[in-house]
Amino acid sequence: MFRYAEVLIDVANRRLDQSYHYLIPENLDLKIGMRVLVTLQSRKVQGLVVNLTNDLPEELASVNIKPVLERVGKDSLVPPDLIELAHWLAQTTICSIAQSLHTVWPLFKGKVEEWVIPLASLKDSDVQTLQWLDPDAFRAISVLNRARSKGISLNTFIKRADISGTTIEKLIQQGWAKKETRFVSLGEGSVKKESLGGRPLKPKILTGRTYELTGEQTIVVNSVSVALEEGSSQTILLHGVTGSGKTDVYRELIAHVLDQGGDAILLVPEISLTSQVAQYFETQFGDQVIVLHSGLRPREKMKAWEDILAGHKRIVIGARSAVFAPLLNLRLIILDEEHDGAYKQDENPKYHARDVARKRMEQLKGVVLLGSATPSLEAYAAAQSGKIRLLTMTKRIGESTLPPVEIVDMREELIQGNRSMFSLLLQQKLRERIERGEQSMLFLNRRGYSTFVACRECGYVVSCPNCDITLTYHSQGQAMRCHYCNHKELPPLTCPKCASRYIRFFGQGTQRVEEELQGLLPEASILRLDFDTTRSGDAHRTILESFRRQEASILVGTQMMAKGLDFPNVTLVGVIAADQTLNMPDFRARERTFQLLTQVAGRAGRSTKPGEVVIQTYSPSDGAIMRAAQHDFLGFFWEEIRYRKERKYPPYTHIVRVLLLHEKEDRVIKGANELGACLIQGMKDLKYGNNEIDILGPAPAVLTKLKNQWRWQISVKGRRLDILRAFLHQGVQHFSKGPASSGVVLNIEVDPLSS
DNA sequence: AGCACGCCGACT
DNA sequence: GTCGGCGTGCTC
Repeated sequence: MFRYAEVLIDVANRRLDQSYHYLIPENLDLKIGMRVLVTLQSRKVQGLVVNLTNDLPEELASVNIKPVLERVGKDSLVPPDLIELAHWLAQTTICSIAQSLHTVWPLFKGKVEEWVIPLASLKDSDVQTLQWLDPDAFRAISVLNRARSKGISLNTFIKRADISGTTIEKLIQQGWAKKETRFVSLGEGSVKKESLGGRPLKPKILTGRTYELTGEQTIVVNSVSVALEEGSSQTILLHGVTGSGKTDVYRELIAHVLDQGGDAILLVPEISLTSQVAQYFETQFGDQVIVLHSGLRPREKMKAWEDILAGHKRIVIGARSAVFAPLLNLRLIILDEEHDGAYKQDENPKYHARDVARKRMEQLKGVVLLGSATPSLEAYAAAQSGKIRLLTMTKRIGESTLPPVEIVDMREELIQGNRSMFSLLLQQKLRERIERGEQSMLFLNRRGYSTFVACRECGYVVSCPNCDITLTYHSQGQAMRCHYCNHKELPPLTCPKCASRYIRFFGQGTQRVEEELQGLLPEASILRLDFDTTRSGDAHRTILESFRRQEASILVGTQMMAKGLDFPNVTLVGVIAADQTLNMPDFRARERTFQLLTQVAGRAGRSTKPGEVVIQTYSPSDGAIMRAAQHDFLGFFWEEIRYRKERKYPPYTHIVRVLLLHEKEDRVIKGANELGACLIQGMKDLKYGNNEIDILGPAPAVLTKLKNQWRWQISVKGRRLDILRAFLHQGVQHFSKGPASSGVVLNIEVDPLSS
């Protein structure tokens, strides 16, 4: 029996990120990993027991140590490796331990609530005799009486009886009821104890079909299998061209892991991809497969977690957050489309699923397999330098080959007098497909109808009142919308600035592509796949299924169309404007363009019919576009990596970005300048002076104003992440003590994907 | 984060 | 005279 419990506090503040000591009451048998309710100053908060001791550290000798109040939640214990993972996550992403715990262990959930408990129990007939009370008190007592001895939460009480807080105080004074603070645990106690830690399932692999692997696939499967059997932690990059059969490799490896008594996670970049992937794997492995992602309802998520903890599920398929799945004997984590930016969470903790996967497999001595046709520069450079292993698959399965790609120079089209958004070549090829009864996909990385609405007379551009961004016109609803805060307004009839009537819509979005295409090819049936058409429930799936059934000949869409789709009858893929991603103000713009073009092109000619790709661009000689057209990943990699090295960008350096936020522009600017000064001072203090740290900024963020907050940023760049973190930490501390910091919110991100 | 303590303005 | 504004400081 231990005297003290060390507890992590569920308060999202990094200044409270330490364990606090509490006395263990005699009747409480605490274990590491349990959730408890403790007192923090005058309030009650949730905590997690992370250690048990008999002695106090010296510095706490004069502190009044309070007792643990009670245990909360009857769910299973948080295993030590996941507690360690939570610490690691908080440290590497610079977030509070509380936020990190909620991410790593979603069952760590609940809130402190005020409850009202009736003291007198009355029969309904007794209540009727109280009609003479004032109406509020009468309603209150009726409701309270119905709640019986278990009581009612203060908020529900107020709502249900339609009373005010003072009425409740009166009731309490008169001895009708008492107040109590309770901790309400969400997802309480439905994991059956006896099933915990059990292994009821024998590995079951549905056989019935045997698969023939290609030579390349066999080599990959064998190499990874050997790595799995070695029992040492490893990361392997699988570079396989689109259509080379990576899914078959995943299936074989998962079967292998299951055979050895292990469990596996397969991650895909987006929630919308999980169901079709899961469907396939369910045909192979039956009900041992479970889908896990942030889009599940809380109930479903809890159930999924409980099934996994009980050992009923052995294969988790999901998006980013599924990397935390608490499989009992996790041996393999696969990240499909490893390069995809969706693997990075854009809210706290801003983790990258790839990093979490590597950390987990380091802890559990398992294998991380990164699969992609266009690996991230980070991953491929790591493979080149021998830090991780590289396996390649260069051939498409079966008869199909990579489609020939034609680049169309849109400047030439304009000179030829073609002012439409479709080049003559693309128009002609689209017509051919329709005649032959084949399908086409058209890709444009911007939704909406037009990108901006402007006055031709004075150049005024309509922008969002809350964000520093132009509004996009949507033909549905005929309104302009902000793609960041969803602000909506009608386009002006006359210019608000010069009153001219020459308001015009410029730029192009998927809606406009759809509309103009319909004008050009009246006989074609067109489907559109973007955020706007897939917003409601099942729309994403229904659109894709309809296209698969060949109910439409052309599918127009944004990048959600680029991922993992396999339509045998698609023989033409058109990219309307490759420049759109290329010209983003970001050092990763070229990498993203290459990846996107390759992925999009990979949608063509995936079965027996040969495919073709047309890329329209105003920069036809750009390396990223040309290499993508030639299916030349290596050429692109060596070109791009040289540029990154010269300019000291990742993967040669790490970047930590500080975003400063405030309602008032001058306050942010002042803050940003002050933080900049603190950092420069830190450099001069020489402790970090010789470590090649660059300070970038202060500068307005790419979106200077978002949701009514002004945003400035400072980034620091350097080879060693630990030194960068320490350097920044010191600078921020210094800054926080000064007056310019008050009210300014800091948002720190390690290795941001966009700068 | 959230809550107590503390020190100065406009009210019964 | 007091009620209450939110700056500052602490949490086992």
